[in-house]
Amino acid sequence: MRAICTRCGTCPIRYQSICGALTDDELSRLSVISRPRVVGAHQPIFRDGDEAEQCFNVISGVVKLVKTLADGEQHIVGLIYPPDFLGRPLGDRHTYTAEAATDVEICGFPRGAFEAVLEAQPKLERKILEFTVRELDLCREWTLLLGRKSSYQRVGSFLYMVARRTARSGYGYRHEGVVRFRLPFTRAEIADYLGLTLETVSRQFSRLKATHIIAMPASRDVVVPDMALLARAARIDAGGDGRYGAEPGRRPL
Amino acid sequence: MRAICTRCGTCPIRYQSICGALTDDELSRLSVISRPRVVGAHQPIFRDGDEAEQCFNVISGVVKLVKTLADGEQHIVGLIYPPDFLGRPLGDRHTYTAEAATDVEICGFPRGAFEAVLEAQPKLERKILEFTVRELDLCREWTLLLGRKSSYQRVGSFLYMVARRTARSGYGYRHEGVVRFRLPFTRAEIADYLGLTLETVSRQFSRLKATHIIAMPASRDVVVPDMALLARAARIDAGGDGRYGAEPGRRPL
DNA sequence: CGATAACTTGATGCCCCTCAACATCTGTGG
DNA sequence: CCACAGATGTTGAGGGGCATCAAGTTATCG
Repeated sequence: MRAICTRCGTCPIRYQSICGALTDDELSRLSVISRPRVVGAHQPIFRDGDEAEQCFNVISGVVKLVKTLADGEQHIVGLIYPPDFLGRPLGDRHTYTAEAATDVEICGFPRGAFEAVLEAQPKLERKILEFTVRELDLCREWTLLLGRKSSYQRVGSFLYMVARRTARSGYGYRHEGVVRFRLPFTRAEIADYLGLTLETVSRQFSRLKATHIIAMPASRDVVVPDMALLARAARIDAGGDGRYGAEPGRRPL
Repeated sequence: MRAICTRCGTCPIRYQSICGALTDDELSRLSVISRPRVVGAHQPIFRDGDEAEQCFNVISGVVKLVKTLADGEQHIVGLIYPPDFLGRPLGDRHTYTAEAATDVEICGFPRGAFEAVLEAQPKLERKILEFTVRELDLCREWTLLLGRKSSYQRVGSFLYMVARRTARSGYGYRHEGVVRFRLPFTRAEIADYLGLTLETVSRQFSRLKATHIIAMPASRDVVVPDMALLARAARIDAGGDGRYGAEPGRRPL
């Protein structure tokens, strides 16, 4: 099984993902059951209500977590960037649909075999707990955004978040403080994530451009000359990772 | 250390909490380090940014998780009912303030000792992961509410959620299908949880009373004659635990 | 029983949704 | 290369839901 070991050896998220908890030897047990795969943009990875047969490491690209209401309305409840973990580590059924927002490389682990490895490797389970706790933190931050921010601040916060996560996962560019990245989302998708309509999202993009907080050479290309300015517009405390501060007032327009 | 064993032996959440993963013998190791304590209503349990010195089982009462913005505005990012787990199981600092909404019985575990027990008892860590995953599910459901529901549906969903969680934790009354419980929150707190103002919350209570979906003998006492009706008003699918369905249209008023 | 907090209800204004028209981008086939 | 169609994005006009401001009522507690 030489090829398999090599596979993990060249994995770009070898040390950042949950696999970072394992030594090379320990990892080989996981690599035996892993199923790397490429999923094309807009293809589903699993669906809400499906049996949770696999869980995944996201190696590259972006995955959106979607809940669909009966009337067809969609809401995006989360975004997964590398090197994050995707799916239900334990148990039963998925509670949302996971869909590739871009072309995505994922590494799948069949449930039964994965749980067996977990049993034998408490360090791995610990890592999954860490990732889940962080995900929960992000989700709670997001409820704050949805509960308390204006549309302008929401779009600003969104761009700030995407900029940071894009950079951390190795894409996008940073040149003398200027951050540049490509949005892998339509206006409608952004709206579904922010609890707004696509028209409102578009208008707030225009406002951010008008105030020179961002520039957009093309409708999906974003340039942020000063991240701190963007953070201020979005009412994000520059210090933390989405902690709030400064800027009093609810709807500063 | 007979007294300590007895203490856990009479614990009302012995089998529902994370401790349910352990045999009596295994539990004794935890009981040695546990610090049961009563916290009065409106008292903080820990604060945003504090070092996470302890985590807790919530034995009775309700705990609210609060983030405070710089301008003093508050947002409630979660509610913890028995037999849930409270605090950061791993690592560093709290990311929100935990405050007793009612008088609360909690069982504290000092971090260092707790992690040692975790190390020795993978089953316990597994249980914590389960609880965290469930918490994450609830949080994602909540983002859907904040992103997509009208004020009327939000208040309805809130009452539905409180009714169920109150019942499950052993309080409240259920008599021939009629559910009855006491709200441990002010209108302002409910507003902070739902991303609304207290006036709007009050108005939606009035509307729910006017349509006879609920009755309120006193401003904190709620009677729900038919939970299914409430669920429909709140646009909650009766089948699941907060899954959505039926009722098309975004703002049915 | 007086003081304060909690709650209710009304009037007004604004943010964002809705509906609509138009512009721009993308890809396909003649 | 251009024509064309469909998807995506932008901008405007109008209306409604919720915030804001304000006043009055009820509950809570020393």
